[in-house]
Amino acid sequence: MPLVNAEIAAELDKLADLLDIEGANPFRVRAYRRAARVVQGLPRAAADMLAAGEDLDALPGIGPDLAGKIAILARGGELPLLTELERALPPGTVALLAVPGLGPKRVHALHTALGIDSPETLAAAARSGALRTVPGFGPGLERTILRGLAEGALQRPRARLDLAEQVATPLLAWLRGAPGIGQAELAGSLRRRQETIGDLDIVAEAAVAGPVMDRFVAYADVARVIERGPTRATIRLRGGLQVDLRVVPAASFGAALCYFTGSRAHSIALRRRALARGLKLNEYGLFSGHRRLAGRTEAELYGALGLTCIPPELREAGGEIEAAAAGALPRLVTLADLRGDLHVHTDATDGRASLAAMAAAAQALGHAYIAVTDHSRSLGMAHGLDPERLARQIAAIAALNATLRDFTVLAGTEVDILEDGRLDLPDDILSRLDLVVAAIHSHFDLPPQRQTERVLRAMDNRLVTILAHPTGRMIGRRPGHALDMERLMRAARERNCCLEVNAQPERLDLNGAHCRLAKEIGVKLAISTDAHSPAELGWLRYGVDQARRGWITATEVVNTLPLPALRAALRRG
DNA sequence: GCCGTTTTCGGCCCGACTGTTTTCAGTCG
Repeated sequence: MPLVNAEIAAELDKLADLLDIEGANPFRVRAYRRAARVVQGLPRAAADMLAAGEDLDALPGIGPDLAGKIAILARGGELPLLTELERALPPGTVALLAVPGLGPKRVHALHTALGIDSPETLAAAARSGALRTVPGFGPGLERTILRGLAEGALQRPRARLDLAEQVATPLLAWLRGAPGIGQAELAGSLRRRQETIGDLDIVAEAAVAGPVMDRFVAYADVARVIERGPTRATIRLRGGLQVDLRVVPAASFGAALCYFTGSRAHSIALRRRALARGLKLNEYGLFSGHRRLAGRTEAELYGALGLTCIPPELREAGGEIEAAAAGALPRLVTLADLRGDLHVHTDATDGRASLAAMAAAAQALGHAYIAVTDHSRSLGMAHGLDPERLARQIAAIAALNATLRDFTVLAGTEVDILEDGRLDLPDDILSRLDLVVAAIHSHFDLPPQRQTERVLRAMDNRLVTILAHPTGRMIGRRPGHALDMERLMRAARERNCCLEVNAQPERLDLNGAHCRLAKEIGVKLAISTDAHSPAELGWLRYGVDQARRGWITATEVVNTLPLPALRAALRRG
């Protein structure tokens, strides 16, 4: 079986872990990890790139050796190096790296001294006291390890962005009440708006760190204080999320915020850039010798490195530093650029509010329009509309529009794409709508070619204006359909059909990487909430996040257009 | 293992905190 990018990345990470435990050159280990991140971040399948004759060793951090190994993995082949390493180190040893307090050196020591090769044998050795017989292991580490295992360190899932945000917001508000605190901001992957979050990072500014640290560990939701130094502390909240706080003086706030926002690869690239100019960059600032050149704000820091300030969403070492150096960063789309929402449900199907209530809520948010796109008849569970009920809804929308000022409800549908690619409603009713959103809600497991051709056939219908949640993935619940996204996007561009960036926090579909591919191919996007209630209309910003992560500008998003221009843009045929 | 406005060889980001030490290695981010 050929491997997809995420699987190739996982194999490279495993190689890095095994090499690390074995005691290989740390820079060699880093090269494997870096390559894993690069492959994971590719907008297209490595196998497809190879098939198209592209050279993988042109990618940053990938040379001839790694390009060869990636090619073998992409074909589904076996790596002799991996086989050899796994003979010496059972796969269970890699899992041990996730135990708090254990890194490659200690895992190596435990394997050598006690033959520990799995979480189970580790737990047994810790309980029996055998651990303490290994040099460097004492009662403190024994306690850390047992507690880590008991707290489920080995199976801690990443938190969805919106859920992490719900936890982070009140915590940050609490912290801002600390005496002597200046600025305080969320950093880390949450600030970069990654779709899932491993832990929370907070950076705060204070002349005296103590009172801020005190207030942090006194937060009511703290389950345990994991670490507590003079300027840095780590807590675990009762929900399981880990939170790191770092307190720095005002002159260092920008540098610390930048450093703790990451990504790690971005931070390393910045430090290399500083080194190349004979400067030193750390979380306290940019230094020439002992003289601080910048650090108070991020903009100052980037400026001193010869860069325009890079938005957090782009800080993934995906070409943003080169673009900033050339003054060529895109002007990313913002929430304020959006004038409406093109995928909204009502209680005519599975929504929870009336047509009028959804329209009023959208107008209150400042939108100029929404498209009501209720489900079609084959979605029985959602009480989907047949042509007659849809015709009645079209009339109801016209009647409502007659009562509205400075706001328009567009008549649409989220029509089901049937197994063979036909649409669930006939053209004569679809042609009476302002727009047609098409989506897959069944037969998720067709083979890739059939699934792709199914969607292509649906887009062949000139009445389809937007393809909704194109991959169908649900974060943490199911992967996307097997689809050739590049082929799908090229087809969408040829047909002038838009792809949706579905802003439901559980979907985020397209995600950032796919948005970037869409930009490269030249497909227009629609950022929509798929709201089923008035409150869910507020999800739009999660879609904006993903578009920004994909380098998308306002001109590439149709619902930044005023209504007349939008109508023109959605006209096909 | 990768890479080049010091370099095709010799570098490769850097600091806080913990635990086990008696001056520091390992982990973590």
